[in-house]
Amino acid sequence: MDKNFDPKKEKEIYEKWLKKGYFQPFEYGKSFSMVLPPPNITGILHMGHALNATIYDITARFKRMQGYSVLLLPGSDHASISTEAKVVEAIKPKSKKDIGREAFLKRAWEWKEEYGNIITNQFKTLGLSADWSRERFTLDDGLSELVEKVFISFYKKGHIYRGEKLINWCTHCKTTISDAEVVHSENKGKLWHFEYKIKESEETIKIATTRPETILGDVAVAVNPEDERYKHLIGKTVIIPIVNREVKIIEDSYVDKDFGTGAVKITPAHDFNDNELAARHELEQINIMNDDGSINGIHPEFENLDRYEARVKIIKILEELGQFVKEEDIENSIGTHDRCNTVVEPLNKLQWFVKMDKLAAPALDAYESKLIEFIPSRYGKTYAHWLENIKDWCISRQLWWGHRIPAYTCECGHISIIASKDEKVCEECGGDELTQDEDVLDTWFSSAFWPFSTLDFPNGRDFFRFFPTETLITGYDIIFFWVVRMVFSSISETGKVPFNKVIINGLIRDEQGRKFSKSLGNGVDPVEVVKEYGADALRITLIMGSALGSDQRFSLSKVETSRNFLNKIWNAARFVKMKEPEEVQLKCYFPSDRWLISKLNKIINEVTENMEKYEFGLALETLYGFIWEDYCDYYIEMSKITIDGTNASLNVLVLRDVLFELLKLMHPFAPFITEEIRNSFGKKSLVVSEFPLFNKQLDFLDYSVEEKKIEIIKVGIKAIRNLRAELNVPNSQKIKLILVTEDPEYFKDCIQYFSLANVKETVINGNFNEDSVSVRIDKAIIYLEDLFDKEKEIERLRKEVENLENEVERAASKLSNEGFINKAKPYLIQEERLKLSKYEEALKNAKERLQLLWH
RNA sequence: GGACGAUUAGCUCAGUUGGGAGAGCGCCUGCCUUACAAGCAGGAUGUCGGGGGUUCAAGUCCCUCAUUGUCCACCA
Repeated sequence: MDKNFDPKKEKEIYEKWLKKGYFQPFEYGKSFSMVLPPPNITGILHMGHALNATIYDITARFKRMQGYSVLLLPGSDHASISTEAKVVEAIKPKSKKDIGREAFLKRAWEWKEEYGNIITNQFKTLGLSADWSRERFTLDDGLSELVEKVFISFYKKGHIYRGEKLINWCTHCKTTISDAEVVHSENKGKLWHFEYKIKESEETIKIATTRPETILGDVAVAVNPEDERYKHLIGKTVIIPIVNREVKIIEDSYVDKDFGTGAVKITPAHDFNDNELAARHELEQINIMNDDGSINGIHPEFENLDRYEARVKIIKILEELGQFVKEEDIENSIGTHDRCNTVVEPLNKLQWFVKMDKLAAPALDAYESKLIEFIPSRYGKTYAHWLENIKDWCISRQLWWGHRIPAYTCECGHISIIASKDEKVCEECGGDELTQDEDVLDTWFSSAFWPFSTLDFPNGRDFFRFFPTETLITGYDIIFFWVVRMVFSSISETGKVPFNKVIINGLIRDEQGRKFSKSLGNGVDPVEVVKEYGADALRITLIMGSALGSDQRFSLSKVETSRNFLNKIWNAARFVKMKEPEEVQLKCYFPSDRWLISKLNKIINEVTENMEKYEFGLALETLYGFIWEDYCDYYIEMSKITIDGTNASLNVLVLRDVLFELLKLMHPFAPFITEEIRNSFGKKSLVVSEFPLFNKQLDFLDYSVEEKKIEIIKVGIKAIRNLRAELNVPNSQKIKLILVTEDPEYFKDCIQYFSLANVKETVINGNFNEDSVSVRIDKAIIYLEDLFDKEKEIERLRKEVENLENEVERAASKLSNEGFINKAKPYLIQEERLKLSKYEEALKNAKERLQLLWH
């Protein structure tokens, strides 16, 4: 074995796994399935993906080793709007319209072939044990067919309708977007106050607005009915400036008296609130805007003028008219498109919608009846809250790349919903002159079926075997986009929830706690990290020391820590390899062996329990401590002593077997290095090995006695080392120990281990010099025969006495507390009593010795 | 405006039913000890954000305040 593990080997190892087909589920057995969130084909791997994939893979490998037939299904998403934007960019200077739909889609597929696999391949470098033979793409024939089927099914069930409503429009992407795609952010804006004239009156009414350009579309002015200032004006007619439209002053409790002037201009075609208010008052709607955000022909002076230029112009005109009052600074929230950051414009459009009320109810029930569990549980509230307030989902997009809506308009005007493979005839008149709807569906519409579309619902074998899936792992930012929609779609179509558990992973931030972002340029490329430190190091970095669902900071120094840990394991293996014995059947252990085996057994239990709860961070921390401190720093060092004895080969067996168990425990976290080590011992792959099992019976044997004993010895070793450092005794100077105890048998077989503290000889209950420095451990006092320093010893004893007195006092007061005696659990009281007597004994001894040394 | 987090060693963070505060990094001291200097040994540092409460017992449960973050929301 080389001195260090070379991460370059990871690729080779991964390919071997693929070749062996290890990532495909077993033919039989209890199944455990998960679908991976399909990344956008436009995406490249970022740390968030890496974290998510790591959690998935740890789960999959763990379950596979437990004997489940594990399916981890990968795939990618066509990412309608993102991909379309890339292709639009690529065909420039030509436009979509220039080349036409067919040619455009051809280009898009070419783009997908060229770039679509980048992210998939990046997932492989992380060691993801996904079944690539089942890889899917949301625009694959089978999946596309299902999208149509579900659309038709939804339509028939009344979940889908077409209607003209105010929707979010992106003037840059020239398409509708859903509420979930609009990000609201606080913004410094202006609030302009204008004066509107009242017809046949000298009076005016002042209104305030952040969007003066929408004056062109005003259809009313609203005031609060309780507002004394305006009560007398209700019902009067005002004249909208510039357009000189005559509209009424109306009352509505929606209006906030204390905001602005207390009077609001109403523009129902360009504002959601105004729209609702207008509906209540049956006001007309006046559209003033083109699809690109410019003003339409509503007023010749503004035609084709951009909305922001129009705003400036209108303010200027009103100033000239003397109807401008003032402008003030204001904090308000504006909505932008999450993909392009363009300010979203509410516009009236004829679109397709998913009606949410009937779909949302069972999805909410599933959560409330605990069919779906969120981990951490607080995210369940986020899910429920969204469902409780959900609005209809606008699913049509004015794009070409995606699933085209299977709606066909006949010459007779009737719209038929027909799957593309079926014969296209109008359901109403039987005519065959049908035109298909130009729009495609929201990407998330097809993603919503991912857990069953990928398993060939409704008749596929995989569907029966692997649906519902077990666990979904995702970031909290995507609960609305994806989790909610998968649940209601799945319940509607399959009658089942798509998964039982939703694990929410946190965000990865930079060293200063900022989000990774392109504009900050603070991103760290996981692929680069993998290249330099290896996938294992990255995986461990992302898992260790972080709690589920909470954000974490990423830094290369953390990766180094992980790499060092892996290196530690590697080198421990090198040591084992060096000592590797002939096969020996007989089992006869030293105390250190029993200690290690007993402790390992407990660790197996602890790790397994935490892994079952998806508490991978805790499981890994347990392993880290056990491997580094117990196995390497103590056991290996102890084995160097025992291996020199007569039963060397027996001892090595434990050394090696425990390593093998540790490799298995570590394999889900660090699959490559563990596999490589195991390989070098000529053993079969860890991927198909069994995860270590907790052995309950060990508890009944005397292993725990040995475990306790070595722990006592460890305390002694540490104390001796400490004293040596304090007294400046160089390592080269070996010392002799006298161990004074009432139970010589107990210590007989383990005094050899004191050589870890550079002790050359230990004698039990021999004569010792009263001036020797001493160390107290459980059941014994150790005198360091060759070290005399009366002053230091007295000083040390004084400290000890002081400490012990405190301990005795603490324990005694606790035990004299009636409440404690009456209410604490019995074993705790027992423990406390034991401690007290131990401390009292030790205190007595220390005092006696102090007395002795004074003379 | 609402909801949900966070506040623990200099830094990054663990801490799973309440029962004597932990790790990694950094820092100081001494070691090239034949698996590992990506290492070994030793050491220092905490009013667990403030205040109140429940309890025999609170980092852990409840209330409140402060600072901070995220998400949701129709204030023009």
